[in-house]
Amino acid sequence: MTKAHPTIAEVARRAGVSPATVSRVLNGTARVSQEKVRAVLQAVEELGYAPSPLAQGLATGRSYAVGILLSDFASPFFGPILEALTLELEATPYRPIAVPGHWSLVRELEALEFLKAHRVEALVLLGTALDGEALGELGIPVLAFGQRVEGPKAWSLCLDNQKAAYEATRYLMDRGHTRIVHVSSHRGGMDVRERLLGYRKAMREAGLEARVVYGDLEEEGGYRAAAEAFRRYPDTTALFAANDQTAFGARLYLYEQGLRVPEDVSLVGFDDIALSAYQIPPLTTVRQPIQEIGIALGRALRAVLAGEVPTPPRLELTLVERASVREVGA
Amino acid sequence: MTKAHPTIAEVARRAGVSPATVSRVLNGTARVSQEKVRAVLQAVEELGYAPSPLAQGLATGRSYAVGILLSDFASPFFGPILEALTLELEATPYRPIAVPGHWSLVRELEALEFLKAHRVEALVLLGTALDGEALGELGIPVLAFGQRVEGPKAWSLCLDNQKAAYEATRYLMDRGHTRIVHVSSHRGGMDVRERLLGYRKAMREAGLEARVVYGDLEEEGGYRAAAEAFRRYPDTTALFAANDQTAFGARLYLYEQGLRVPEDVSLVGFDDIALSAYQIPPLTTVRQPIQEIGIALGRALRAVLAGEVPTPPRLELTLVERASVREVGA
DNA sequence: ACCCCTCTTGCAAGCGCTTTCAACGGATGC
DNA sequence: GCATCCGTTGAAAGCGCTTGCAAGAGGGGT
Repeated sequence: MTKAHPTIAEVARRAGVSPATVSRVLNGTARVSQEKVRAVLQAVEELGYAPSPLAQGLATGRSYAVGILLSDFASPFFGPILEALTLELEATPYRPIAVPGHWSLVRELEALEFLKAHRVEALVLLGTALDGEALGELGIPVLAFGQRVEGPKAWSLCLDNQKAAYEATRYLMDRGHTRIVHVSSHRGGMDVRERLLGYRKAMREAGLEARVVYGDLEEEGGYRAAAEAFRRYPDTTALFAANDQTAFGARLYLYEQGLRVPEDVSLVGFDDIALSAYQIPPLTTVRQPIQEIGIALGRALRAVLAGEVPTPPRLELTLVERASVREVGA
Repeated sequence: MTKAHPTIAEVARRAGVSPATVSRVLNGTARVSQEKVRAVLQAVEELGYAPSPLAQGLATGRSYAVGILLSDFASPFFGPILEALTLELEATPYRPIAVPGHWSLVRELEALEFLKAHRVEALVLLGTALDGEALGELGIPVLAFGQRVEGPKAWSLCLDNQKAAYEATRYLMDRGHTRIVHVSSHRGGMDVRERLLGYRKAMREAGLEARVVYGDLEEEGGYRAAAEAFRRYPDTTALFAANDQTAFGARLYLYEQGLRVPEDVSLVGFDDIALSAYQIPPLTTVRQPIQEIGIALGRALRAVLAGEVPTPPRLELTLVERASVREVGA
């Protein structure tokens, strides 16, 4: 029965050396004779010793922790990004500590305090509502996706949502659709607003009426928004949703109304979350390269922590054509 | 411009008291005169002081951290459980520190080491492959969902998967189905195996042939498993999937084969993840009360940490009837 | 035989906090 | 007026670790 948490002193005693030597062996911070190295390693092994990150952090002033603040663990979009990001961090000495803001600004601020207290060395923001205000005096690098952050140590991974939304709208128009509703949301960050802008631009250029309804970026809101869309614009032939979850909700509404997709109504989403390819019919949507985003964030994090300036990855939003859009009678 | 991280000593100096007094004020561990309290509070405010959890942890020997080991941040099943769990912990002094095992045993063991090193005061296992072996000497309470853990400080939240699977199978049989395939998986824990058992039992009792194929608990595997199912058993009229993601994958296969759900093939899932209600047709599935599970785990955690024995919550697996099953010709 | 270097090692301070213990001041009781 | 007691407070030790510094041990050169 080994003791729960042996200390460096016990290891030292057992190996017949000083704690300093143990530390040096474990961290490789100085030359130590062969025999002592062996003795220390053996003692470590026998005792099942693991240094306390708390004590190490205190002594070195470094935490090797990076904070990841995200909206919600349950999100099918941010969840996978987080997964890819943590995987990417695996091979580094840095450990992610992920905290959800639960879609609430005060919670996000609390979470921020928490991370600050834990002396994270960098911060990653995934779709939070935090802005420069709260982040100003942080003094650590801040990376963000899906929102813009500013400051000397800030770096945002921004894809061109407006362009992608513009193209998605054009895609529908090119297939003969003119009565296109966009399901946007007041929730969410800049990216959602940019999608709305892209949609508006495409409609304006084509001389078409912009028809916008609002959901909450989740299925339920998509359902309600679709209902509203058809109440206000009964002749609608296509729905362009600000994200896939919204599209799923809308899809259900259409199903319940006996409207077929794509025969009666075409549907385009945004994000291409894992399940979109498995919808019936498979959802045509703007693909955000989720895994690549996570990886890019991980790489950027490493670069930033190494004092470098991350090179912006070349990531594109691309429309993936599946089966939820049809050409309307010419 | 405030300093990044003022220490208790600076607060003390500014307030004209000793560090000990600051500590006492902040923790309420002893009586302190009104005026000093005020002075301390003001200094704290002005400096933006926040105690370092590292130092506190070192000094008190407590971390107030609980480890949550889960398979995957991207999981639409465990993600929401984690979300509910962290939300439930919000009001407590305890902070969750969630680490993914990425479906790999070695990673899970690494993650376990990490949590151990961080001196978590309790551990929650969400669908990991860890067993008593690795957990034996931990010395802290271990809670689990979806797997059984043993030991004096262990507590598992287990729902009766076998019974639920039995009933789901019966549900199909009651609607005239006799050629029912179960899509199980070698991946995953005890709960998946119990579902298989429940299915087998129902089939055996009815004198029907057990038809089992295997996926990976994700969509892709469900797709492939469905293909295999129809290759081996072309006359199948119903699919019972070990989880919803598997059902989604199978659903896509059916769609591509021109098999209608539920007209040609009935489909039943397991879990009732958020998106199941939004499938086309809405998926009939065995509901795991995801949110309640998260909450129950949170409560149990609090109980365990308070030295009590958690009362097992009354949680049931219930079949939710939606639209993916039909009655076959009598 | 002596001196100087280099390599290895231990000592001790210090990271930021808590907590025990003792001391202090004033109020009380005689 | 003196002993006593209580409530407040600060000094100091200690949590487990790292690291600058200096000492000791050899080894080689002269």
